[in-house]
Amino acid sequence: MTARNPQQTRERLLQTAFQEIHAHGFQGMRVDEVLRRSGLQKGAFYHHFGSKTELAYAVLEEQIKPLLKSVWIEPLADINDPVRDLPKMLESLGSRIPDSMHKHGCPLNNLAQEMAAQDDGFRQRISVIFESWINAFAVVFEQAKKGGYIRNNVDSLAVSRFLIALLEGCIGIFKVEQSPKQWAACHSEIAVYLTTLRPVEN
Amino acid sequence: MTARNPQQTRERLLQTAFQEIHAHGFQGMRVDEVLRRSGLQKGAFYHHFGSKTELAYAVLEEQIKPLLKSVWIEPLADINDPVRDLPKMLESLGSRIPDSMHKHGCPLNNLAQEMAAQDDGFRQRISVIFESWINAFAVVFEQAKKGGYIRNNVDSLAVSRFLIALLEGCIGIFKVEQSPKQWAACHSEIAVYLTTLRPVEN
DNA sequence: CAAATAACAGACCAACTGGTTTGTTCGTTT
DNA sequence: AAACGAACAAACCAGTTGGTCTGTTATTTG
Repeated sequence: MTARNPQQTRERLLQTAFQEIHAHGFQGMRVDEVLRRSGLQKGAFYHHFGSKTELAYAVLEEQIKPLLKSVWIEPLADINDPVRDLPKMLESLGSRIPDSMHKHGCPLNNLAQEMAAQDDGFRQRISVIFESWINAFAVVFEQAKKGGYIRNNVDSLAVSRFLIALLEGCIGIFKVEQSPKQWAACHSEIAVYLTTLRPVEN
Repeated sequence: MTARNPQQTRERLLQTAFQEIHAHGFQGMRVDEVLRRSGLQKGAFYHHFGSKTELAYAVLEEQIKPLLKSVWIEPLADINDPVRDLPKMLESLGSRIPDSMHKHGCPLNNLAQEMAAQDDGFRQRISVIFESWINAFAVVFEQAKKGGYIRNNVDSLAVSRFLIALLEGCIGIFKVEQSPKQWAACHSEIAVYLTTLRPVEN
């Protein structure tokens, strides 16, 4: 343990903090517990981060943001016809979600609901991340318009925002009902909603 | 202040605690702050409630549950054709929602997201309340089937659960974006979704 | 290679927090 | 009217928590 590796130490703190925040919320997360699990001391923590709050900001930027990107945004690149492909993506996504997500829900939305009204630093950072998510969806719908898969008068941004609200809402309910099988019922309703985007037949 | 009124004292504690929990979450709510705002002392608090947690349980049962009933469940009684009337109800609801709700979101869902995974006492109580909400919606849809307003093969419970998830999801996003005008865009998408319940034309 | 600095370890602390204890007063019962 | 329990007031407490301070060691720089 005598060998130093500041990048690894920092990353270790971030990862552990991410798990603790996900499990207990920001207010419920304890710095001492992160330290205990990381096998580090206060000195290491406050060398790398100015405060508990700044650690959480870093978790948001360096853990949650990249996770969202790899899990939700990058898979969108494969989608041509969202009405057909989005439900498929949701299904394959649901099958390989780790237990911690089923139990504690979406790390981003958890933090959003807990801290948005408490601390504007959280709110702004979270808002930006949500915006990028919404935009990623909107791009898919704009492409789908060109492909003739959906109506040209669809408000891509509004539909994207609505879809994300809907996803977060479903994930939130699961946390209370604790039955992961509900996911199937939920994304089949999402599929139904998506069909309303189709061009009118003639 | 010499006149005693235990019922009023208890109610006072409950109301203040409700506001504080709504504003800061359960973990962020401070017993001392509730006492300060209530103009009461520790003795009064721990005479009426066994612990901070039991106070929150009481808030759930005696404040949040009745509020949900009057705001969301009772208005459902006036609905015959949900595809037409639910969006109207949402609109009129949106216009008379107090600022605290716009800022802090749904008290029930906040508590659900924060505490469901932390404390099974919370989770169970919240689950029961959600169930009653879902059932109230389902009754509306079952009635609508008889009236021929929606398809007979609609899964009332699944649609109800989905609708509530969707509402909570929308409210959650507002908290981050802090623009109450988004509500209009949101419930117009809800209206769109509801049209999929209509019987097929022939 | 020496000096400066980054990267920690670990003891320490003040403020806070939920909860307890003791005592007092009001209201009701007998 | 005496007794008794409910309804508080208020001081007190022990454990927790985020954060600081001092010291030590590894690493880089001149």
